Amino acid sequence: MRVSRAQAQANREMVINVASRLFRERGFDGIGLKDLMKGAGLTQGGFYKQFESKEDLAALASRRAMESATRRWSSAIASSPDPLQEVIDFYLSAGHRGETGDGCPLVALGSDAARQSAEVRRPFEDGIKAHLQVLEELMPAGGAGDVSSKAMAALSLMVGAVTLSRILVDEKLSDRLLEAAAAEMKRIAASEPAD
Amino acid sequence: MRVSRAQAQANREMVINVASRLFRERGFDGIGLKDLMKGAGLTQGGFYKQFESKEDLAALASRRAMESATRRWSSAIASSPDPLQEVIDFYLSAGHRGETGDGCPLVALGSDAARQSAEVRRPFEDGIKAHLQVLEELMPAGGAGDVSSKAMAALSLMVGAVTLSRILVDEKLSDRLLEAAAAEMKRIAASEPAD
DNA sequence: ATTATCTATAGATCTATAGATAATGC
DNA sequence: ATTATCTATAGATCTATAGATAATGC
Repeated sequence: MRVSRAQAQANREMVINVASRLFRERGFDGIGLKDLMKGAGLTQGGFYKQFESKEDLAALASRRAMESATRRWSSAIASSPDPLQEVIDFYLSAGHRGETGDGCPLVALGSDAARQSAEVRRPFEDGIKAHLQVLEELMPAGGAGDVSSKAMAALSLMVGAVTLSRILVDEKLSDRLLEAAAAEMKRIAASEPAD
Repeated sequence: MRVSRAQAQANREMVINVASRLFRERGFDGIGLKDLMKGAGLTQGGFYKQFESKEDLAALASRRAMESATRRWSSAIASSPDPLQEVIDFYLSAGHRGETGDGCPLVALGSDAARQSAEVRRPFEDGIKAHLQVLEELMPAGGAGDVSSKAMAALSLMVGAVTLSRILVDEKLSDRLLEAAAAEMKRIAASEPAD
């Protein structure tokens, strides 16, 4: 029954990874410890030897999800000649809209996160700050408004757009909303009216 | 024990109103039927004579919450010489950020709603469409982009901004984010860079 | 000997149903 | 007689804990 320390550590990491996906898919209250542990091939009883509480896991899984999302942004930017367009293309896409378990945690858990304790909200906050830093680098200095404000507006726009696009049953409207947000993103970055 | 038909109808409405608040405060999975009924001064047992299921109540309460939010927008607009500013002032405010139970359902339940069945998502969709119509009237025709796209971007921006502002533990950053979104709203409406 | 994970369980809560109660409405 | 609401309960699930088991690590 007992496994090596290395395996135990790997199991712990596995549980956090599984949780970061399942919490995004079903919400913090939508999945129980039994299913979270089962997702990692373990049973419920071992949970409290690895984690203090479900809330503790929620905080760890949220941090991991946000860090993964930030890495995704960074790598999208590093690999493209038009970094802003790259971010817009993957974030405001039908693919991301459908990808609830692996997509942006701010979209998958935004309203859930707002109801959590500071312990769980902090990882989201750190992730938001990291996202804003990435966005600031994509915003041209000078022009209208400071880059910090532009980044905050841009992140709000993108998170809001994908959230709304996931709620909509009307797929055409959902598509149009993502397109409208993409167009607006370019306007924010360009600091001038489109067309 | 039995009450008049009029009273029974009033009780039903009361449960829906209570639910529209409590779901927003705690999420669909964060409150049980017992507490929902208790909030209306009733007991759990009567629930299924009034509603088909918890999901049925979720749909009804979501519709009521969205309709109430739409009315709030309409009345803010009707009563002001600068309607857009009025919407920005109440929506992107610290007051609205703190008002989870009575504030915008798209913010309070956005990520929860995205995980619900079409039955529950539809009321949100109808509310989104109503909000977009109101916003379209506030967007000047001509200029950059069509009013429909501008309204979609504006709603996404506002919903995203208040959602993020509620997650943030850092209140100063939360305030600045709301301000940045307000500034961006004016740019969208004006169709030209600020400053 | 230590300990990672297991089975088992406590005690609370969840949605939903059954049947009793008592007031309405015919 | 009908019916809105009540108490009570079924059966499932939730978080958390207790103690057994068996493999690791000294």
